[in-house]
Amino acid sequence: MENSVFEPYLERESVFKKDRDILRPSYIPENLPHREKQIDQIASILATALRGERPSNILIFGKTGTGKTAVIKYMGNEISKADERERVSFLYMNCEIVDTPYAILQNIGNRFVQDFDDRIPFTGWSIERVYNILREKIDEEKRVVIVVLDEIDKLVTKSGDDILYHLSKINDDLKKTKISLIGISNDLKFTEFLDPRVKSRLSDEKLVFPPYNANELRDILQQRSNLAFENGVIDDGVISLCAALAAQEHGDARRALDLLRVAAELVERSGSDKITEHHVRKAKNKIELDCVLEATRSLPTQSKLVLLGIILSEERNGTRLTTGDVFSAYRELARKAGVSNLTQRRVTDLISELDMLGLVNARVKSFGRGGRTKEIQSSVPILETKRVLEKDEVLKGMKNYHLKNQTTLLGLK
DNA sequence: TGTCCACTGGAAGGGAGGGCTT
DNA sequence: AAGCCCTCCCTTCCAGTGGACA
Repeated sequence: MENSVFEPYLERESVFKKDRDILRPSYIPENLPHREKQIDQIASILATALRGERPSNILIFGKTGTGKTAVIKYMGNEISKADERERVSFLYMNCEIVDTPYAILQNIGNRFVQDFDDRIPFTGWSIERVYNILREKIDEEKRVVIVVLDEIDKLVTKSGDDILYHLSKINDDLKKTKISLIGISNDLKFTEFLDPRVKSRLSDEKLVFPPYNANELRDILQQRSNLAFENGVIDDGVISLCAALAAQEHGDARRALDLLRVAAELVERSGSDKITEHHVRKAKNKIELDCVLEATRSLPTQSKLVLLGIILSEERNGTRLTTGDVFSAYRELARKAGVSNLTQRRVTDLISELDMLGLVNARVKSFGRGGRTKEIQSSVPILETKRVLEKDEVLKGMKNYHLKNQTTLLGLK
């Protein structure tokens, strides 16, 4: 073992005290600074559950990294601590992962199935059947069930509000048990897309989590870094810098913690023992690049072809592309790759998806007689993105490929 | 003022693929 | 095996449109 390749890394003293997970967004600390008010408010609503009554439904709004999920999970822990008679069930679900009506009902239902053989299969049944089993199982004992639907807006855009309609109405069908819903959303306007009945039932209580300011972020980082690091590992100013950078990004505490964690990991890898502002700046670049490249890597093949089409057209024509330009570039690439090519309608949707992921910018613009179309621009680092795209099995042959010549509407201007 | 371009983006529906039930 | 379910990805069809130009 003495010559193990891991040795220098194992022996090296870590800047982390024990657990680097403390700096991960999923870690729930014992207290959440600057969210006392929200916690108190939610506690006052949910206390009803401990008395065996149904609490009001709650809708929680706030941008990413404002502590919504952390607060709710914290409340879940607190409830199970206080719930001596075990009458309250707390279910947390992220609708980005559990993203279909079927999956949600199946998930809730299986929580109340004792026997493994009775479990609801992850597919195959009709929704109605899943709903009936769920209703039956959940009503076997008297209890209060709190169902948290995180990123509930994702659910509505994907599958509509039918499922929310049924869930919010389920109490009418229950005799012993009471269910209350907590919805968490990034998007303040998402209730506009809801059926008015669902909307009013869902939002008995509304809470908004404001973004953290730089001072608040500093407190959060200070608390976590005391837990995570040995004394004296952090240079003065590191925490303030992380806080300031994250405050610029609409007060995203997740971002602040990521900065600190990645900076620490960089330090650890380089073998030095002090985190400086320099490392934070390096961490910022690393995070941004990693984010983009990871999003690119995990794209389906057809989307990768569209993205590559955009990049290659830009190299040829400059940066102002229309849907038509992108589509013809895409078609050329798809043919070259030997992949079936999609219709323009579908490619439009893929472009919009790339726009939502932030990999490209697409704005609808009218060019008068030139027609009305999207103006598309990539917003990824060209070299690195190409390298990632070329790793895809199907896009392998696209290395150093240039599109055939072609004049375009905007390319001429 | 009206025309007309190059799309946009909604709606509906097909069909493949996961699976369960009988 | 046949018949059903749900979900995902995609096609087809099409009414609607912002604004430069005649």
